[in-house]
Amino acid sequence: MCSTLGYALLGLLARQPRTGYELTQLLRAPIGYYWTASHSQVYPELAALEADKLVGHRVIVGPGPRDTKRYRITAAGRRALATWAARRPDTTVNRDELMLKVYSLWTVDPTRAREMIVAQREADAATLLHYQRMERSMRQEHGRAPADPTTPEFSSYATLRRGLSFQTHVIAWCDWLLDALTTTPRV
Amino acid sequence: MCSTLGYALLGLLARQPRTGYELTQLLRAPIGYYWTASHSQVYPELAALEADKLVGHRVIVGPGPRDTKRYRITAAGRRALATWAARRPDTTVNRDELMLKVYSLWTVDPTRAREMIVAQREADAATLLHYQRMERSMRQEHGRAPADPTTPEFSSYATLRRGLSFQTHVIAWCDWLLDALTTTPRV
DNA sequence: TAGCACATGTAACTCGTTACATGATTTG
DNA sequence: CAAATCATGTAACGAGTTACATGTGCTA
Repeated sequence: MCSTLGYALLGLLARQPRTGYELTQLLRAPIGYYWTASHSQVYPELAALEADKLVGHRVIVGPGPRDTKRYRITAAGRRALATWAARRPDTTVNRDELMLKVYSLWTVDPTRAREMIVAQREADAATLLHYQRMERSMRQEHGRAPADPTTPEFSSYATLRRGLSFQTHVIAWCDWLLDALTTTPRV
Repeated sequence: MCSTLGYALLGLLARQPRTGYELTQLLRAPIGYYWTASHSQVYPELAALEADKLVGHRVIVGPGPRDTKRYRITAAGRRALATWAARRPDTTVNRDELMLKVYSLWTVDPTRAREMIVAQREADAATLLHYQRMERSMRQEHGRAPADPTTPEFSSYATLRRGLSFQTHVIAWCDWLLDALTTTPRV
């Protein structure tokens, strides 16, 4: 019915009405952890969603320099979102540039390869720390982990759990690789 | 110096000379697990690599219906590849449609949501099984796991380990989510 | 007074996919 | 003899990024 970006925007608008500017920011974080878009893509997509009657907008003559459009999801938009969310994505195309580099890492001097992987591990550790802080603040707000799967909080928590698991395993893999690069059998 | 696809092709050609057709097939598997391209992208990219003197080709007048071009990496190509492989990718853009769907899974009836995640889990389990078979056959060929990081076999093994770890954790996350969707507090 | 946050839009370009186009050899 | 495999290329289109364009109000 609409593009993936369209569903990303509907997913945000299902939680609360937003302006194009706000949506653009949310597409950096937290949505940006698994889907990104720049504002030059957001504004045309909102127009397309509106043409399909999946969202509507009201002009807010706020204090800003220009009029702001506050978008709101329609009943049809909500139905389209739920239908899309309930259908498993067809085999995702994995694009992992790091793996592509590792596939050719044998052409690199092991010492330099180690440096690269160490830097990668550090970046992943920083991301993990960030996710852990997010989890702590989420638990503090709620007292415990969100458990009702019909609330937006539960969905957010589920994606966060995935991020935590992902970063943890990537770091473990980096450690294995670093070990293999260090205890190399070259004499 | 060239596009990511260019480095993917150089990575394959660094292991052995190939025709455009063969490269296209390898971009489905095993490279396709983390980078894909169709033949309509491969042939122009090979021409671009040749214009940059990173690869060269010889025409093989084989038994086929038309002449085959066998591409071979040049010394400059090998240097470009090693330089690229040793540099950590700048923060990868993660596009994970499943996570985008989970972010809006709260709008879906938990029973249907469960069905979706069960199907996803099954697909991931099948992929894991496939990776496990690949690992077994790799160990059989070598007697043990490849340990010399200056061999293509080691690089291949490292990416395989990543795939195994990734699938294992994704399945565990699916199980956690399925449990949360089942023991829902709605009375 | 310089720069940033707010706020929206268009244009040019790259990357990637699907469809169009051709045609011989092998296999069921 | 029909279909798959081998083998290479172009065209049209969609998705996504960077750069271009405009302009106010607040803060350091």
